[in-house]
Amino acid sequence: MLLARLAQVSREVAAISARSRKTALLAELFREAEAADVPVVIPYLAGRLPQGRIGVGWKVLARPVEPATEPTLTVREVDVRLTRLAAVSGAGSQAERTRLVGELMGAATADEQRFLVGLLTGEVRQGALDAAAVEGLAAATGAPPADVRRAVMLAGSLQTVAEALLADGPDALERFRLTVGRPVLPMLAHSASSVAEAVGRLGAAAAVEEKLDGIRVQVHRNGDAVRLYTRTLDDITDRLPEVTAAALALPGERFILDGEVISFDEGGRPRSFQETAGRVGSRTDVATAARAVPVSVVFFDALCVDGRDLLDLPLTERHAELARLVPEPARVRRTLVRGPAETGAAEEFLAETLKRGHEGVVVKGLDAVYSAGRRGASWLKVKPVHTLDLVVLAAEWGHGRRTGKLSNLHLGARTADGSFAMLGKTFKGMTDALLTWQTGRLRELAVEEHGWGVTVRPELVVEIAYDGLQRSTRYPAGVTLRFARVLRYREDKRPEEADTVDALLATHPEAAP
DNA sequence: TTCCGACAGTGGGGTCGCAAT
DNA sequence: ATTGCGACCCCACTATCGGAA
Repeated sequence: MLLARLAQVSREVAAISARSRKTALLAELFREAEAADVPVVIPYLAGRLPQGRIGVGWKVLARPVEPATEPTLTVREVDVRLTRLAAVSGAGSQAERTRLVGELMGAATADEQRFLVGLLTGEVRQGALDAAAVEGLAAATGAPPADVRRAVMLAGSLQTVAEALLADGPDALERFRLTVGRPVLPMLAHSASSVAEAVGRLGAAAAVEEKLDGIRVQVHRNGDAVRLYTRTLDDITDRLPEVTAAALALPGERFILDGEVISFDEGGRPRSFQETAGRVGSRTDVATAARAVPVSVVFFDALCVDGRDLLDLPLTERHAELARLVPEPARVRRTLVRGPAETGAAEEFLAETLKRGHEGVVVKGLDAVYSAGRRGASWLKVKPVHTLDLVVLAAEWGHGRRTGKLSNLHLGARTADGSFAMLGKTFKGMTDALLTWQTGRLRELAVEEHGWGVTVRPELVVEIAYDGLQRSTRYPAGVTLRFARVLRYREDKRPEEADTVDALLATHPEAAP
């Protein structure tokens, strides 16, 4: 199959909005593909490379290459070239990668170049990724979509399921069962603005669990063999010997547990997310990193115990299995509420959790099964939200559906001398109407136009929600906002009334530089 | 030889609009 | 009405390469 055909379908998929039509177009393409093309065509149309990221980013792709006039590249040839690219390493590798990318782009037509750039940067922007590819695959093979989705979650890989399905038909799906040693996409949580809202939305008995601000980890143990996986199923076993040891110390031989890796200081208080994440990210000298920032694992769910698949059991039963296996300190603290009438107890638990230095709570329906790979409606996280009145210093032009709109705002707080110190940026929380309004307003205030956007007179006050402060080497105050988003503009406020850096630092003494 | 800047890839994420249910 | 998905982009951190000191 020619790459040109994929590029064409991707363009068509992007141009229509009906999801059913997107699925139909993908299904048609999957049916056309020869067996040998499938391991490439499926991931490409889901917007990812079979090789994963291969060390090619915007910088290398920014060099313009004269496109070919006729499409000649086949998807398999592209795959071979990218495999070769992924293998390049060591001295001179950057130049070699650039050369190989240039060669590939030179063999591609303009349309194919656009598709390849999207694929290599992970930004295909066709409004259809994994979920659409799963639906398309189901439609192409006649397998029930729900079964295909489940197999993908259990295999942790769309590609594997696609190959089996196209080779052996719908019966192949039965092969994908929960297996110790093979990672499963983890269940994720939605947000709620308060404990009362969360408990109310569940409307039934719920567990309220502490939410630790660390790195999600899935722990597999089969006898003496332990493997650790991240949220995206990367194998991080070698980086976390403490977690492996903890798993081996448990009184079970074959299990899969879900938990959080986090570092506690000598006093038992959680270290900042930055410290934990830095430790988990350290690969080259694990022993030194482990001495400086030792980590613990705290479990909150059991997917498999004694080789028994627990995914379809209610949380109550999974937790009973977890409690049987994992002693108290290595299990998240939790409390139970029987329903909305007991919201008070949940609020009290949240307050205690925050006092211990944790991030918030997750409220979970006790009857809910483990929805692997989904953002289940039965897990609701609740974190305290802070707000600030900040001043817009500049704004950047948006992309995609925000093309032509000033989107990403540069946010400043007042300093002692009356100037403004930038604290970070945000593009979140804006409706289309707000984008339109702020584009007009900011152009009125513009003092300088740049390729990337405009700088403005610091006059417009905006109310910003954020989750906390992080240390920063990038911004002048030495801190930046975590997860900043727009709540509303405060045209009733003058910039002199905006919040100050000093007040902000006083509110978060633990993050102050 | 050592240092440092640039780039890539990882982790953490909230909110909106739209299609489908 | 509600749910699921994709798009919109942020932050810090580590690893690596390649050129400067």
